[in-house]
Amino acid sequence: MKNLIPCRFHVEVEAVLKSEGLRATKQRLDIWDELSSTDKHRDIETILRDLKKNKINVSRATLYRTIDVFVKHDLLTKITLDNGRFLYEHNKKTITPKHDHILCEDCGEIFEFYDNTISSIENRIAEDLNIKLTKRVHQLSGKCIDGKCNHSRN
Amino acid sequence: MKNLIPCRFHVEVEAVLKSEGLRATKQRLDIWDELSSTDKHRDIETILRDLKKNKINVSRATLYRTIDVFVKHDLLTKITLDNGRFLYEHNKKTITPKHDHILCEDCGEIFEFYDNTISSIENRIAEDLNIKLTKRVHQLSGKCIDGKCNHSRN
DNA sequence: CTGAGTGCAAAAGATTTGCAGGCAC
DNA sequence: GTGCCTGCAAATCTTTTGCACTCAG
Repeated sequence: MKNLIPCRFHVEVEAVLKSEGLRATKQRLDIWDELSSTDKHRDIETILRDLKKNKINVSRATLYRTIDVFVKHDLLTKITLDNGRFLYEHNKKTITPKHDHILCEDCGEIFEFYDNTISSIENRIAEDLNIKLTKRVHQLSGKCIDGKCNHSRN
Repeated sequence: MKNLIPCRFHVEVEAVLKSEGLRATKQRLDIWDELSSTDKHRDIETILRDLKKNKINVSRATLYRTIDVFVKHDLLTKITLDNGRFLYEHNKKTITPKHDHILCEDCGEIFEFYDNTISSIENRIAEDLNIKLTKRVHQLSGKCIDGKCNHSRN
């Protein structure tokens, strides 16, 4: 019976998909449920593992294709790490709409930051070149000072 | 006879390699010549193509390994694009020592920028988290306003 | 001479794609 | 019913690695 009641994530994403002329398949809804169930930043492999853990079976190909769809329609943000790998995070309203990331290399924790001044400097730089910004990447990473990492509270 | 006279790039990189206890092999010197011959930002494939064009034969494996060495010893900067691919640029003194990039999606031109204010904001953010920055990525890209791109002067 | 470095080919990863079948609408 | 979407397996693309050979020091 439970399965007949669309959860609120389903309703949300269904609306977006439909408005884009895309089909609200079981796989897309399931994947969205998984993606939006946490604010963690995950790679494809981890998302697939988490899906399996919750007994949701989608093929790797479908996951790649679905994630592309979500990114394209702005339901998901793709984060490029400096090793060339990608992480994804959902764009639900609980999340700061626009932010950058700073990674602690000691504990792996990813923090989010946003700074208005940086944005306006970026805009000025782009404007000087007659460019209208469409994409931006801004990520920091580093190690804890004194080697003492108190980020994850274990 | 020409080959017996080391060019100035050779001398430069030889010194660095030796000081790091690494061997100054023909391949490394040749690759460095190619890398330092232009201020363009190139990917591995392009560098390999350019090497072949100049009749320098090194294996793809050696190119990857050599580039790693140069990056590790700060002769080369590795730039991560938001599609996860990498570009490389040499760190000769003709180049602004530390800078970020903004890409014009219309003409493919990559411009460099540096802003002190951004740096200090980054440092403040890191400090607040007890983090000492070791890596940073900051890249912008966009399209020309009005669709009129005058960057490359063709 | 000796082992760091190279070339080759095979392996490893990550992502994409062709195609036959399934299901959303 | 129609064709968009999925699953599978194969293909692709980039990068790494094992090993025998080479050459810089």
